[in-house]
Amino acid sequence: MELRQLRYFLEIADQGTFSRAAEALSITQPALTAQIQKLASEIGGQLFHRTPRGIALTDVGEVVREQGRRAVDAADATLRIG
Amino acid sequence: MELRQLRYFLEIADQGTFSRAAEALSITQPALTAQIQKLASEIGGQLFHRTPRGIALTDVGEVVREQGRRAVDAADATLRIG
DNA sequence: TAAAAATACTCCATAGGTATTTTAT
DNA sequence: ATAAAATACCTATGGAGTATTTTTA
Repeated sequence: MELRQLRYFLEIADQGTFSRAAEALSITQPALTAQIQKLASEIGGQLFHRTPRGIALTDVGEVVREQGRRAVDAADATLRIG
Repeated sequence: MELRQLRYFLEIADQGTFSRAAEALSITQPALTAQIQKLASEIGGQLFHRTPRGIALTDVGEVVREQGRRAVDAADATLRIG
């Protein structure tokens, strides 16, 4: 697992669609899909389920959102040390 | 900044030398040096200084060790959700 | 049925390896 | 003097792009 994947995941959770998150992150939707598939595979559970107008978080996804936010915040705090 | 770099940094801090950390991480010493140089560059300060038998943490390095540990622990907790 | 995600590739940036030089006491 | 880190260069893995197909209510 890498911070990039957690940052991407959190953006999708915020935006509600992969397409909008990809735009906000300045990457393409397939590149974003690939990273999230790796993340879901490492965690060992689906993070989203598809809806006709985007995605919704699974129960696992909701917990990953909370805990992943802690990891990203701690990393950002580390960056601010220097 | 990526978790890989924080994990590498923490291993060096534990082992006391790049060489031993590289062995523990199953990568080469130059590959490890390269990642730590990127991390130090992003944080904007030196993390170690050289000694005749390895390295020692700078003051910045000590703080990065504490805060970086929090980020890695939070990431590991995220992995355990699934 | 239409907007959004998933696939199937291709490319290139960068993580990692090998060989060697430099450093610090 | 010597063990360990830094540098220089090369290789290869995987992150990201383009084009297209599939999915879901």
